[in-house]
Amino acid sequence: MGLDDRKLAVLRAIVEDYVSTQEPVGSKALVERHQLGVSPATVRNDMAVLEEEGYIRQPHTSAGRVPTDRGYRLFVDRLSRVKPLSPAERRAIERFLVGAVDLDDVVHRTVRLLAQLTRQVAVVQYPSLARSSVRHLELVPISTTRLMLVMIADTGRVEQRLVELPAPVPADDVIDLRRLANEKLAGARLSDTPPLVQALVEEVPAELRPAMTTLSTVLLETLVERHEERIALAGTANLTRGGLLDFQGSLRPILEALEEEVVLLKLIGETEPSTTRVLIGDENEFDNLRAASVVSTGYGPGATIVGGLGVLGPTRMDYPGTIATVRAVARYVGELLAQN
Amino acid sequence: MGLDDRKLAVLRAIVEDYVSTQEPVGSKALVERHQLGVSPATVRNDMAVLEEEGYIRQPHTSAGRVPTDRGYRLFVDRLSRVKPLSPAERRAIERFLVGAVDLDDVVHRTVRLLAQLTRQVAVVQYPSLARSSVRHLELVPISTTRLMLVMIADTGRVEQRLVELPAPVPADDVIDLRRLANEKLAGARLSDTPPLVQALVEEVPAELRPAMTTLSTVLLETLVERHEERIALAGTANLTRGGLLDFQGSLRPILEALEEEVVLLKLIGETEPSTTRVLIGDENEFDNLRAASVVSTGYGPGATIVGGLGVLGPTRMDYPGTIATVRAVARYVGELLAQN
DNA sequence: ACTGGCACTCGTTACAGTCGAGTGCCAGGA
DNA sequence: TCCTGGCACTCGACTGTAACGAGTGCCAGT
Repeated sequence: MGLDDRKLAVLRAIVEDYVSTQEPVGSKALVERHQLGVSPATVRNDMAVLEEEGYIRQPHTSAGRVPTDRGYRLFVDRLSRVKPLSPAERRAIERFLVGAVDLDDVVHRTVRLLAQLTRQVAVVQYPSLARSSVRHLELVPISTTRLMLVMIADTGRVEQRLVELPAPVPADDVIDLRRLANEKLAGARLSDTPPLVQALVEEVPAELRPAMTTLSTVLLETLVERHEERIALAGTANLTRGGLLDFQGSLRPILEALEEEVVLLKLIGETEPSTTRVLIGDENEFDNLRAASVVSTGYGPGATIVGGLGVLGPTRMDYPGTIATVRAVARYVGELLAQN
Repeated sequence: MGLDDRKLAVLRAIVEDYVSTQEPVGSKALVERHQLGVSPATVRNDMAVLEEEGYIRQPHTSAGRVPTDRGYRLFVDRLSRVKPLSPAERRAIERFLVGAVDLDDVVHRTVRLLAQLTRQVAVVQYPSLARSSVRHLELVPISTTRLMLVMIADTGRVEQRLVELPAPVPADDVIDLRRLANEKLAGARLSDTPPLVQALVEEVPAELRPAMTTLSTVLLETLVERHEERIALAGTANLTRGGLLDFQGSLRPILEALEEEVVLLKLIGETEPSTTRVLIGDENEFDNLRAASVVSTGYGPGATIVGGLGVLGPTRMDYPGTIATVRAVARYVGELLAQN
């Protein structure tokens, strides 16, 4: 049960070596590459204990040891310090993010940057509507019975939706509708809008009532219930690094999982404020991803969180480096958003 | 040089068998599975000729034959009829596409449908801005020196961009700007706008000149020069079907290519009106995709083409079926767009 | 012009043997 | 008590050999 300092050092050495070489590490190689100050035989005894405790395992007898998910967990929690970023990485981040002209651009640049720096699959959630406020609502007449509803959020997101009106509405009334909607809703958090929208319908003059009812339905549907969340993905080609050793030979389940927005949102979206979350292997709730690890964190202007971002890679991953990069990118993106 | 009917029949049989079994096909198996009315020895002679002409090849001596890219080309051009869709497929298409509420929704549903039906990677280009017309321009004041420019196109696309004004502009002037811009630009094809935008700047009253100049720059940049094209992708997990036999063992180059919008646009965007284009293996201009084939076509409401869609898969692909599906989906999407 | 027959090629599979990295255990020493 | 050197053992990786068989090319015969 008690793991003394040396055993922990052995575990750390195993993780580091395995991550960099991708091959099971044996006792002899270990004492050669690290100054442990003891003989291979001693290390072997320590290894036996570590294995008994479930931190490492042997792929087969007469092979070296490989960390288990539990071993990585211990490593991440207690044996590693977050690596400082290299100046080159800092520069890359800054260079990549200046010159972004709109939210789409910011998100795309971010996700590519993250994929490139970590050499893994990167995922960035667009600022969540639920955590945004309404900046402006616009109603654009398309025909007498059709409106385009455009909502602009303070986070820069713009959502639009076609509205079929139950009856023709004159242009002047559209202007009234817009004014009323903006008066009530501008500045409100999206998550607080449902009651406001309800109230809106009731306060509106009788002749506008039917149109406003339809409008409110669409508003609620689009902004609150429906997909509402968007995700950007990059770096899937990085899954093929490390041959087919990672992910036990088949990318299939991983690729399938990456196509499901719901899955990705669960992975990177449910993050507590300003924590970096690390999910290792089977800690993950999705079977398809039991061979993968996810490092994610929230981002947003200032201290508020408006969305999540992170990377997905093999459990055999450089956790300290990845964590550092994910955090740094999230911080920069937050600053960028704060400027708008 | 001269390939008589039987040699063509042999080629067709080879392609069909190889596509369905994924294994090199020999002369004996061929006469068993198809009514060719001749002996294996005869088939062998025909095969020797086909090989000499470059339509098939042997992976190694004493293996069966496999079609070459050239063989597939001949097959597609002269030996196959487009398969009619099964009723189930028709139903799937209809079911999938009803209920789409906006353009994003249509595109996402389409790309997933296509991936599912063909069991390959599907690519759908959003309606190209260059082929759209301006329906409406909206200017939303964010602050006194910032506007959100929103453009709604007749194809349903909505583009937005933040505009930093050189000097504060009062709200009334914003309304004027909007009116002027809409008067000049509404209804114009996006590709025709540059001269109109130029003219616009010159006609505007002096006090609005600086603001309109900035605005026009952003307009041109956003709508004409910049990325302007969007793409949706689905079904990457299908690349892993057929083990690692397709794509000669590495998905890497394919995944890399799929991350490049430019590449995808070249593949599916440059299609002539109402033609289905088939690119086989090395006919493709990208080295990364020399092991893949692409079937693509244009779509749009009525006879006009506003964008492209298609699928990408191994050269060993069911061309007749895939072509039929791609065409059918494109037609349905066109009808859907025509309704808006 | 087609066919049956035959020798040949060569990848696949199975099996045996060797090699060596790595282990577990134990007895001896600090 | 803890560490170490030594040693026997395991077992996957690799190598070489042999048998197998699918498939071919060619040729002589119809």
